[in-house]
This record gives sequence, C-alpha cells and structure tokens, in this order.
Amino acid sequence: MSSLPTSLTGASVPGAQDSGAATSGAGAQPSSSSPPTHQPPAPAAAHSVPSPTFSPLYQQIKALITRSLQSGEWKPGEMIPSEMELASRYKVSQGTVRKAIDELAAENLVARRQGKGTFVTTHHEDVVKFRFLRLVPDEGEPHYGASRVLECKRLRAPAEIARLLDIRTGDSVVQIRRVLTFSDESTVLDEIWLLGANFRGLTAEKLTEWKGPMYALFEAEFGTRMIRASEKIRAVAADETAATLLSVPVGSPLLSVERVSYTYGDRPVEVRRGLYVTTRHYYQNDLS
Amino acid sequence: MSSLPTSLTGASVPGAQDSGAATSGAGAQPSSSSPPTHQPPAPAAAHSVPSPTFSPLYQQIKALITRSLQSGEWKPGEMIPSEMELASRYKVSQGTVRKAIDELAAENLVARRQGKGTFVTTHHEDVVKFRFLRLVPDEGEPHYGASRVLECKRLRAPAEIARLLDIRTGDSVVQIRRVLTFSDESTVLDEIWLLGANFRGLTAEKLTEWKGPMYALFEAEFGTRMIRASEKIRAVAADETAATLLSVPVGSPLLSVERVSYTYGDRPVEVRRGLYVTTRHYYQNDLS
DNA sequence: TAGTGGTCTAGACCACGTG
DNA sequence: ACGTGGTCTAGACCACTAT
Repeated sequence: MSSLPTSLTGASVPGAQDSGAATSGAGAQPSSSSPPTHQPPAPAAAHSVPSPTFSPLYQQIKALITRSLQSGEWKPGEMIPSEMELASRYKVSQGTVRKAIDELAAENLVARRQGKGTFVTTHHEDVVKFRFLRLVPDEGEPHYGASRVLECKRLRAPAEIARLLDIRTGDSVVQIRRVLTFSDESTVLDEIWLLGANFRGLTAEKLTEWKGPMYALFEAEFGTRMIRASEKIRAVAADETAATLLSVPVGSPLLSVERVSYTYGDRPVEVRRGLYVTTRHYYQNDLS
Repeated sequence: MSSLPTSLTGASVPGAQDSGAATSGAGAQPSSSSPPTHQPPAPAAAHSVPSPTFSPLYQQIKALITRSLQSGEWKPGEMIPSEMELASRYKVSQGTVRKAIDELAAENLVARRQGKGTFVTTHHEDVVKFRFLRLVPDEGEPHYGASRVLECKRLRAPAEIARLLDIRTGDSVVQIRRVLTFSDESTVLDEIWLLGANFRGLTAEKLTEWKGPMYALFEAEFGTRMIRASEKIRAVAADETAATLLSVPVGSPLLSVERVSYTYGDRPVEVRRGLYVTTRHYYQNDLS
C-alpha cells in the first residue's frame, strides 16, 4: 500500500498495515510555512479508496493506551505519561492524545487532575468505590460496611454460571459467600463466582484480613480490575437460608441483584448474586 | 471594566459584564499574520486578577444554547443551527461551539448526526424512551406495554410530595394512577404527581387517547421535557390494593421505584412511585 | 519557575448524507 | 456539488500544583 508512512505510524501504531489504519492518518498537514521537515512525499495517495473499516487516529491511540493499562505498564494509582510525552511517543499531535484520553476518562479508566497529571483509577478511591456499591442508607452518609466471609472454595462452574462467565461448564471457579453488615444490621447476602484462572490463591483468610472494598483486593493482589458491570434487579421473597443469615422473617421482600462484572476487553470475570434488605437502605440509580 | 470588548461579547454573551466572563475570553489571538482586523487594543489587561469564578467560554456558549432549547427556539426533533452558524452568531470559533455541543450531546439534550446536523432529542425516539423505561422482559425484546389510566385528578400536594417537587404543601398538583400491561400481564402500577402549574388541562381522556410514551405527550402538549431522573429502589410486599390491581397475592414481593424527574435547570417536575412485578421482567442497570 | 492539564483559535482535510 | 459533523494539527495562553 502506498500510504504516507513514517510520520504517524512509526511507533508501532496497531493495524497500521491492515485495512483499518491506512487511510486514517490522512489528517492535516499544515498548509504552508511551518517547519522544514515532515512534508508528505506524495499527496497523490489521498484519493485511495476510503477503506470500509475506518478507524480514527485517536481511537488507535486510545487502544494503545488501553493496552498499556491492561499490561500493567502503568498501575492503578500511578500517573501515566503527560500528553506531550504520549504525543511524541506515538508521533501524533497533543490534541489527538487529548481526545483519546478524554474518552478513557469518560469511561473512568483514568482520571485527570489539572496541574498534576493523568492517573490510573483505582478501587481504593471513594469515587470509584461507590460506582459499584449503590446501596444508600435512609439516614446518614453512604459508607462501607463490615464483611463476614461465610465460605470461599474452589469448585467447578455450574452450567448457568459458566454461560455468564463465557467459560465451559465444569471449568474452575471460586465461590465466595459473605454477609455485609451496616451499623450492626445484616443487610447484604452475596454469593460470588470468580474466574478460577484469575484468582489462584484466593482464600477466606485473605478476604477476612483485607480491610476495604473487595474489588481493591482483586486489583491489588490478583491484577484483575473491574471496569464495568451489568445488573438485573428483581424483588424476591426470602427463603430460609437468606432469612436466617439476614435476620428477617421467611418470605420478607428482598432486592435481588444479579451482577456480571467485566474487565478489559469486556471479558466477564465475576458473577455476583446479592440479596439486599431494603428497609433502612435503598438502591440509588440515576437516569440520564 | 477595561476588558477586550467587542470581539467576543458582542452577541450578548451572558454575564459578559459580571465577574465571571470578563477574564475568560483571554484565549488565543493568532500570533501574527492573520486578517487585518481584530487585533486586541491593549494586551496590558491580560494581567487582571483571575476572577474567582472562572467560567470557560464554551460553558457560556453551552448555557446560551441550553437557554434557546428551553425557550423553544429549537423544538424537540428539530435541527439546531450548524456549528458554523452558531460560531458566527456568538462570535467564537467553531471549535468552541463544538465543545459546548459535545457536552450537550453527552447529556442527551441534543444528538449529532454526521452529514445531517445536530438535532434536539425527543421522547419519541426509541433510544430516549428506553433510557427511562428500564424494565426488560426475560424473554423477547423490550417494548412498550399498554397503559390503563385509573385516575387523573387535580389536588393539593401532600407534604412529602411538595418537598420532593420543591413546592409548598397544598400547592396544586396533578395525580395520575395507571397500570401498565405487557403481553396481557399487569406488570406496573404507577402513581404519578406532576407540577400543577406545568400541566393545566391534562385529563384522563388525553392520557387514554395518547398512544406512546407519556413523556412524549408531556413534551409535545405541555412543553415540559424530562431531562434526567433519580430513582430509589426497594423491595416491598404487595398491599391489598396493589395485589388486586396487579393480580398477585397479597404480600408478594414487588419492586418499588420512587422516581423524581427533572427538566431544564434541574427543576423537579414529577414524582413517580412505581410497583413492578418482577417475575417475568427485571430492572436493567449498567454500572460504568 | 517549571510542568501539567484546560481553553481557544484557525485552518485543512475526511466521511457522510442529500440533492 | 454542497453542507454537515468528524478528525487532525499547530500554536498560543490560562489555571492549577509542586518545587
């Protein structure tokens, strides 16, 4: 392909060879004046067919940055290189890097702090924590309750869990059961399944010793970061087990929350079934 | 005040006189070359104190556009002027208008369509409809059920409704009660309170005759557009009334959804209390 | 004082939709 | 062919934070 090569794709822009990227770099070359270097050799190539799978430059940059996040080149809580640095690394303008980071910030993968830099988000921050804990007390501030682990064992995935985790029935998974307590009231009964491959060495002890959000542990100890989740919510009646563990009468209405959590690349890594007592708490949701 | 006047604030940029805007227009003047006009008279003013309430230009433009949306200058479904037109109207660059519209699009007030223009969103579109209807059937596609209006009357706001609507107890409100039916199953019992001042002339007949989402009626007939909403969700037991209307046993678990909806300027205009039967449907929510 | 992200501009070209 | 939004660049200046 006769594309205008070196200027943009020098630093291993992905797919620079395949159909997607070839036509995308056609952007602006300064009209005249400007520095002596960098003049494209043959503007004739501009009329090449607009390849069917067009991907903007900033999307490619975004994918590159995401890959570095995923590989752990920049760890949660750390600062990523400045826009200028990234621009020169990828051989694009600062504005293009900015647009890529804008989207990553909108997806909460990174957070910008004016005057300081751009930082990889982490489940240790309050902001992130309450994105995944939507239970709010009727009175008082949202807070993290105490977790009592009932069980943590390895077993083979039942069919439905396997389907949700996109693995095969019988593949290894870790099952956790726990109760969350707020102000001395048992409020949440969770049953959690995790991808076995990602959580070798996870034990009840580790869970019990850990202070703070479970996702922070997963991120720090197992290198698995929850990026987004999808929930299905229903009202159900408490069965005997739930009633006992949550100290409510059998048949009491409980909020059932079935969550599937995803990490980079939209790969599911967790299924979580929660039963919430909603007499003194409610599930907060904003439609916008 | 000795601000650089005519160039930016000519077309009635709001607050151009007050503290906020004076310092904000300081942006870029082209280094040299460029057209003969427009050279700022006194670059000395650049060192004026950075006013405590700094508001970027694009935020001011965004406020202006929002005002035009609110006033009905551009109605739901219509196209707003092109970026170039708005840029020349407000005497700013296209890029600044673009950033303003970017935010409005992110808030779903407008939608961009490449090659066509930017359009005011409307509750007639599918995309918007399902932002406010989160109930999804276990089997089959999401769809809009049939609405049976039980009641629609004017009355004085009880204390709690008044508090949520930010009005005084006893102020006029419209109360609606209705049942939503999906596939011949009564699924949702709604009790709705609307700001009386905004909904004069709303009757049970109008509601019954209207085919389509209620919010589309409100938008088309009453000029009140729901922009965002906040919901508090719990599990409750069906009382006799709900049990009868929804054809479930007394005490059955139901999803209770208390919604407050807001229009422009974050003014609350609706309180809605819904009871959902979640045996064949679930409430869908995405955390990200 | 230096470095970072944030704002603003101006101009070029591209992809898309419609005549 | 034309107008729309979308991408990309280059350069200037501003606001914030740290040293």
